Amino acid sequence: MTDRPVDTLNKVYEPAEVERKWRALWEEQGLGTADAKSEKPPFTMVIPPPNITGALHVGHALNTTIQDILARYKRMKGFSVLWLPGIDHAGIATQNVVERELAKDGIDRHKLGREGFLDSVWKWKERYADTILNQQKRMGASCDWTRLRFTMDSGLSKAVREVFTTLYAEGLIYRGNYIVNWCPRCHTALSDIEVQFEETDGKLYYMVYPIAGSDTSAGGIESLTVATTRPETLLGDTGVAVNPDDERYKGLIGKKIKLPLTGREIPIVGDEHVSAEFGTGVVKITPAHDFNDFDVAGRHSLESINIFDVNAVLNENAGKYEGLDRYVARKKITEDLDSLGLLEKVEQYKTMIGECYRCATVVEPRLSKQWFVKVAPLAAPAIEAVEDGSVSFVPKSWEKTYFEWMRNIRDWCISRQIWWGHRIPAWHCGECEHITLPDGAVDPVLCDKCGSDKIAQDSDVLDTWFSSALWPFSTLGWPDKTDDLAKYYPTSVLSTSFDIIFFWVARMIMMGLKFKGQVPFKEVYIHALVRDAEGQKMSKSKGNVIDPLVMMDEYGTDAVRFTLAAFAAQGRDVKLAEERIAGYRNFCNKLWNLARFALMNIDDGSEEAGTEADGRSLADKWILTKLAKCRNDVEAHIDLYQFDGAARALYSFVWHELCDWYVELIKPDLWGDKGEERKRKSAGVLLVVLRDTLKLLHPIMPFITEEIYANLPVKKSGLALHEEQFPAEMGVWPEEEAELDGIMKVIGAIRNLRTENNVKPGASVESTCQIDDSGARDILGKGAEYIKKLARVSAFTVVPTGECPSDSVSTVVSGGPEVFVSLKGLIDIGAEVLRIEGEVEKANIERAAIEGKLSNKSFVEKAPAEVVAKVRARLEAVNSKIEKLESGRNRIKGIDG
RNA sequence: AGGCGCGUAGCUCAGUGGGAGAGCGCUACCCUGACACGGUAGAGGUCGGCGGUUCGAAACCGCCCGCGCCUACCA
Repeated sequence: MTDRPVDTLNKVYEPAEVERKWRALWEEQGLGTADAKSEKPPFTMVIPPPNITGALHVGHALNTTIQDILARYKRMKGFSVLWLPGIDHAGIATQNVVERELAKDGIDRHKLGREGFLDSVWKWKERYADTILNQQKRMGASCDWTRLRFTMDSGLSKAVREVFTTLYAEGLIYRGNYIVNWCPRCHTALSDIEVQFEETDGKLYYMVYPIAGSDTSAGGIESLTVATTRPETLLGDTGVAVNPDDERYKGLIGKKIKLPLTGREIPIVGDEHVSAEFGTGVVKITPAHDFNDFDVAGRHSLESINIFDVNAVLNENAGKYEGLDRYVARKKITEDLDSLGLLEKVEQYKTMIGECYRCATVVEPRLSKQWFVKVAPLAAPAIEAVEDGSVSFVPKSWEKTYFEWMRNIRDWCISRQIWWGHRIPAWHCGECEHITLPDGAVDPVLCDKCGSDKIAQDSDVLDTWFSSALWPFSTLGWPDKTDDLAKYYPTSVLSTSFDIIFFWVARMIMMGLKFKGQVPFKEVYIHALVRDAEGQKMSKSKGNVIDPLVMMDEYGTDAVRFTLAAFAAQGRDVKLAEERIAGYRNFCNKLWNLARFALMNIDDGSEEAGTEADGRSLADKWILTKLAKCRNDVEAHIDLYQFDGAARALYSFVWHELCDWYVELIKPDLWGDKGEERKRKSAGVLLVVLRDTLKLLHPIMPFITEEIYANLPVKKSGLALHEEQFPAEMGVWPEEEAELDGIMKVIGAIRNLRTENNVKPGASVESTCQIDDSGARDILGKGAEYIKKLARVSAFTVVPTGECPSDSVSTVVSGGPEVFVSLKGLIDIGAEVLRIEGEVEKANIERAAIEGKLSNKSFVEKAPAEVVAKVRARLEAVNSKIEKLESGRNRIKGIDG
């Protein structure tokens, strides 16, 4: 026998060193490296690229775990797996971070200039972008790190330019003067979905707008009262609107308002958009600073007056209010109106206020020249792809959310007034204003139209999500025709969080269909929601925000991964409890000690002994059956993305079947009590079961399983466990399984009688089972050794129902034997009578329920015959149980008296 | 305002038409030759409420209550 590492395995599993070792080995062995020339069928995932500013939070940890489970599982299932990692340049977020860094040294980006600032950002990126990648590696992520991509890579930038120029040529990208969401702090436009709405306590101001001209011409009405939440925008009003059917104001349409504080005259128009029921039924129209008003103005050819500068400070169009911040102006203007007697009243009002999703500054709707993608023509096929099942969401309910958004989609504002990002590949002519686009990689130098060389590239950059939308194919080399693209596109599944279905998932589907003619992924797995560590969603007041890195230090990565998998039930929030991580740390330790135990009892011949079909014991067949079931459970659950189910199946198999029962059952075998052959066989089955269990566990807990597997004397097909195949379906022995399940119930019954009667754990007792069914007696006979060992029984007999053994306490296994334990004068009669009566009470409750069912004629008639038969059998069992319990009680009372 | 989801043991959560489950915590006893990050045996729930469908509902349907999230241009 060769040296076994038994003695070197610690009593307690210590993850830190093991994890370090295997991370290095995986890297060395190129575990994640995909081979586009492989004959195996492809399985592809692209990682949702985290921001370069990011640090691993629980959400990342969950998604990394899920994807790594899939990657490892599919590799073991014989797929050529590509799991492509990467990071996202995160335009606004990164620019903000670097600006803040520079500000610490008193540097403003404008001082550095565009080039200089971008240099700083790139330096920052080189320094910090690895942070989150290393954290993902720390989790054991088996990505193909040789294919790491960054959204600002030259290849991906090429893809961006290709897509932009194509869409522009087709008229699907256009530039125009429209109202957009503007962040006065980031100084850039935002798309609609980059604005988050918060319910805020605001006020509704009722302002009096005098009508221009004589009283009579206005039919006696001298003024209109408008209700607004934003009085300061009065300065930009260019009209007042009423509902054309509103009898009160109908006659005023076409008249003019003399706008207070400005003296400007603005028209009264009729527009369906105005509801007669709300407020006063009169709406002020500020086309440059309100989305609705912009639309109304379009319908009535009202002019637009922009009253804010980029900081949302009033500009020269605001007259004497110029230079005031919007909120200061609000106060001042209401005061001024009040002093003129034109502020009718102010009401408390709850309103939804839009905030920048990057910095939470209240956004300012603002008229400006921006680039847009015309989305509707791209959305139509993307909707269809989900309708016809080319792409399916898991859980399916998210498809509804997707449709809802896609069917009401508005054009996508893609230009950002920042510096960090893909600069818009469009050149403006200083002479004729024509826009020239590049042909290929070379920047244009002359205007397409007038030939002028006075052309300059647009100063804006593209929305970060524009490049993210191309991620599934740009990362594979598109627009070039590459082997990777041929082999691995479309990808198999995208695992992500619901909150970026609009930002990302929908746009990838649109772009994938448009430029590859194929969906970018066949399935979208929307994982359970983990509340953000930074907080607005997770309850930081409770202090239950958990840092996965700290947890990995404390409990080991496998424990964290297993916990996340076990929590990953579909369609529910994840609230991580640290105690549960500790619980799964214990599970790792249990597995570790199971391995130690096995290693103490096996030798080089064990694997062969465990594989031989002959001479297996009842316990062997039982555990092999449970293993086969566990294997099927794991497979079925992972295939359906039910990681919690897979984790549960493994946990209960390893702990409650393998450790609690099988190991205990075979100990006498391993001690040699039943001869060498029996010892050899049991050790063999133990090894084989452990070996396969490690394979089943590996996708979820890669580190500990590799470590144990490396120590097992089994035939290996490669360098390590991750190269093994996922176990194939296995044979089962349902009869033996049921037999041992029955024997285990008897063991439980004896143990219960012992405990309840305060028998010392070390003491042996005598026990008898009575049952009339001879088949059942045979089975119990076969289990005698097990019963003796696990219930500490010295003499065990099985007989037909008959006279009760003297000085015994008893209980009944439902549908099974009456179990007696002899106590020889040690019975605490009072306590035992109470215990039995408790059991009888429970049984009576059950009997009442069953009898209720059977006395219901409809049940007997309408329920399936097998259900009725089953219930009848249960009644019989419970009746006999009660009868036996009662006679047991009487007998004990008899001992007393 | 619509949409979605949740409400099951003290806590965190599975279960989804025919005998209420797991982990942690709790109680009692045990350092039994893999493991005290352990073992054995227990206690603990009218499955949010009310109606309906059904022979039968924790599960399916409706309404209500409570909580959460997403979407929305009523100023």
